[in-house]
This record gives sequence, structure tokens and C-alpha cells, in this order.
Amino acid sequence: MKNPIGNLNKIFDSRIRLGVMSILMVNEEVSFNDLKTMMEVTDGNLASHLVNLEENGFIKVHKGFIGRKTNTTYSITKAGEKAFKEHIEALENMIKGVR
Amino acid sequence: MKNPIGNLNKIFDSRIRLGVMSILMVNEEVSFNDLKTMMEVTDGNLASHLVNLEENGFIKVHKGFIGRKTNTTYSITKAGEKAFKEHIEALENMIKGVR
DNA sequence: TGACGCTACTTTGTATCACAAAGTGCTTTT
DNA sequence: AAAAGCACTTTGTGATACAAAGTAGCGTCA
Repeated sequence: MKNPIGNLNKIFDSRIRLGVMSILMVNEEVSFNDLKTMMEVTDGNLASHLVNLEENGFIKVHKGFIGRKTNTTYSITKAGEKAFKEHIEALENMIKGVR
Repeated sequence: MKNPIGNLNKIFDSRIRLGVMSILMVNEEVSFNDLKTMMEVTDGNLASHLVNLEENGFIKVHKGFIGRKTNTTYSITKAGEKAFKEHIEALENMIKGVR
């Protein structure tokens, strides 16, 4: 008998950070507003989780424009991809025990 | 584009509760001490999460003996099984998006 | 021109949380 | 009689999540 959750990444305990990462795994670049509407969170709340993910080196930020309007987009980093894949693997191993 | 985490159960955001549930899905009855060593947590911390799971109707408690020693064991309820399976399904759907 | 709106935050405050550590009451072992 | 184990409960602290409000810069519409 061994700890089923020992390999889970604590950063992904947060549902919002988990959701952001899973979105960024399948979408090259996603804007702040799209993330906001997808995750159904307030902008302040989302922003703070994004800062957290950025500080951990899991995502990176691009400040750009659409026409003349500011447009911030986010994308996953190599490290983020790696960490997230490992987390998913840990989840799958946990689930495998359940199956 | 839709919320990838909308169907996750908030109770299972906690890694300890998640771990306890996954252990109880595959083991009919598990003692307090076994849970404690498996999850690598302090007894107070574990106890509080067990109370939480019990209050949510996800696990049930059996106070018994081994010989003359007290022995408390925990098992999953029908409702707990259902909730946990739904959570796993939600996780798998999230992961599917990533694959 | 001036009010309003949007974007992407930051700040502030609150409530909840997880957790460790210590205490408790009962029993068993030595 | 003393020590130790079991299964907690209590207490205290620090971290977390979150909403709400504030902000700054730019755009638009009347």
C-alpha cells in the first residue's frame, strides 16, 4: 500500500490553475478574456492564479494588440507542459488503482 | 470552448480527501492507522478530513476491536462511490481534451 | 470634449483552509 | 505503576481563495 497522491503537483490542487493549464495544453495562445469566460471566474481571481502560474514558470505572457485594443495572451512553457503531464500521469496512476 | 473543470467536485480539491477516497474505492475497509501511514499525514489532520468526508456522507466509520485493542475502520458509502466516480469521469474528460 | 467603456490588472478585505502541535480519555502492554 | 498506543479534539497559525473595488491607459460615441 502506498500513497496514491504522493506524485500530484500541489500547484494543481487549485481547480482554476488546473483548468488554465488544461486549456493551454490544447490551445497555443489564449487571451485573458477567453480564459475568464471559459473558467467563469472574476478577473481579479483569474489574474492572481495566472501570476502564480507565471511565477512558477509554467506559463508565459504576451502583451499584444488586436487592432488598437490591448490584448494579453497566455501560453504554456516547456516546464509547464512537463509539470502538467507529470501531474496527469500521477492522476492516471491514482485512477488506475481505483479501476 | 467550455469550462474544463465545471464538473469537478470541490470536496475532492483536497489531495488528502482525494487520496482517502481512492484508497477506499479499492479497499473494502481501511483502518485509521493504515490511512495515516499511507497518506503520510498527522493524525489530527487526517481525522479532520475524515470528519469532512463523513459529514458529506461519502464514507462511514466502524468502531471495532482487534483482540482487545480498539480499531476504527473506514469504508466508502454508495453516495461516496457515486461522487468519486463522477469526479474521476470529470477528470478524464478534462484530460481527454488535453490528449 | 467629456462621459463612458473596455482591458488587464492591483489592492484590500474576508472567510475558509490546511496543518502542526498539543491535549484528552481510554486501554493495553511491560 | 509507568509508558505507550489509539483515535481523536482543541487550539493556533499561516496560507489560500475569492469577491469587490480601485486603477491606468486607451477607445469610442454623442
